[in-house]
Amino acid sequence: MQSLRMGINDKLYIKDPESSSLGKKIVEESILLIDEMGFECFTFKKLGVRINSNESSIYRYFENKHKLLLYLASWYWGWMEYKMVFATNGISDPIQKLDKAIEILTQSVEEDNAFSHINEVILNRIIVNEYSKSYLVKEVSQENKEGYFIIYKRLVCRLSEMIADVDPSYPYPKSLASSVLEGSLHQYFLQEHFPVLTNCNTTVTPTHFFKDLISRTLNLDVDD
Amino acid sequence: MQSLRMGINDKLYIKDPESSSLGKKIVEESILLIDEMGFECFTFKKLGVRINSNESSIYRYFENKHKLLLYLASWYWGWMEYKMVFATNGISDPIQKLDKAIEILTQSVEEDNAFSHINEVILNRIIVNEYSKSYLVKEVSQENKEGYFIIYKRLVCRLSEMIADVDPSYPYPKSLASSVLEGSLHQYFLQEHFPVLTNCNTTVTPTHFFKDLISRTLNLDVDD
DNA sequence: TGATTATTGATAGTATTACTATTATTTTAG
DNA sequence: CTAAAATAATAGTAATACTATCAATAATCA
Repeated sequence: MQSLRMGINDKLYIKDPESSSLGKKIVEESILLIDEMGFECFTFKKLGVRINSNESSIYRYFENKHKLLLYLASWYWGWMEYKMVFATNGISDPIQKLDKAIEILTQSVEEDNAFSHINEVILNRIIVNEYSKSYLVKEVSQENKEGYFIIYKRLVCRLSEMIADVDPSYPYPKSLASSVLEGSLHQYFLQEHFPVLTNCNTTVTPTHFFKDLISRTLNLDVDD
Repeated sequence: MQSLRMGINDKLYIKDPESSSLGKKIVEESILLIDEMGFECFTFKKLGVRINSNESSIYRYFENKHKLLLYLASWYWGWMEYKMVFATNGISDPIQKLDKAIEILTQSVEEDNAFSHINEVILNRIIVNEYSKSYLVKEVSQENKEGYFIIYKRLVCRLSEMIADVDPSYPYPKSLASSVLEGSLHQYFLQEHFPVLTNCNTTVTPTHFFKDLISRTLNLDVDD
């Protein structure tokens, strides 16, 4: 259940970071360092100092920090997809299935001990704060063609299908699905930095908001 | 109806760009150049070459390109706020008022000849592609305290109030308002770069999606 | 074990970025 | 017409984002 199982595009790295302990350390500590200083300030040189390794060694794993971010994002969304598929697998009722999917995708992240070198809680924070930067670039269409975003796209499409299964007549399943995923990150960001722009807080979570939104939008009368 | 009327925070610039022709040129051409090369590649040096002026002269107007982006964003949201307030001013029915507001805020942007040196269509593209980068930074809380985001926050709050006016019992007016504004930018982005993740296209617009979403969420039975 | 190969580290170097400082020149306003 | 303000030109610095080369280790397998 490593990068291959996740299906991370192998053009995102030069040498698979899962293939060595240095590689894993790069991934592990880059997550901490990006979280600490923000993606703009983060450099391979600083990461090298942090892990007592050399800048040039890190460049042998990743072309640049942008590719590293894409790699981390793919890992994150692959992990989310896995969790969602796992949790919804046995559910036959489309409404309950969708409800569970929304829950998994919007709830706050807890640590998963299956991946020792990746701190999922901190990685989630990075995704909230930095994910948009991975696609809001001039080269996005080319990078999309290269397949750098397949995992995320597949996840949105899965959610979109679940929405369509609940209400085949609803005309915007894809837009609703992409809004939930993107909007969930945004609500967490607002909760942290612009509390005046959200109703979410420690008791009312983004999950409540989005479950309610889906329920109203698809005219379900399920209370959670 | 210039920067002062917009209420752009004067800490965003060193010298008001509206106060001179060089300043206006900086704003005018920075919009074009950021659109052409993306915010990452954009530099004051390149802008200087473009406008046949000097890098150091540009630094006398803006501390750095981040502040310039915040300035452009404030201008944009101030302009949107003005359009929204103007368009909804005479409407007494809360449902129609909200409907009109959503329309203004989510529809595709057309040129406004009132501001000769600002191309609103291109500025809108910049907002779609770059706005997130203005707040997804480590310093966001400090910058928020400095008031760099007031215009945007005021706009979200206005929308939130309109939502609450329509349905005072709806528990998430702020989250819904912020979702519409942020989500609208996102849907336009997807339409352009990830069409598989949205139902929006040239005939079905984000406005349709969001009007429908609001209508379902607040249980209105108004057809547009 | 010892030799080969792969990996990592150390050092150096380049072009660009993101500025700051200084001085010269031009424009504008009184 | 002069003084002051604005702009331009030039230079310089530290950091970034790399690339290249070579030395030192570590892993491997004959």
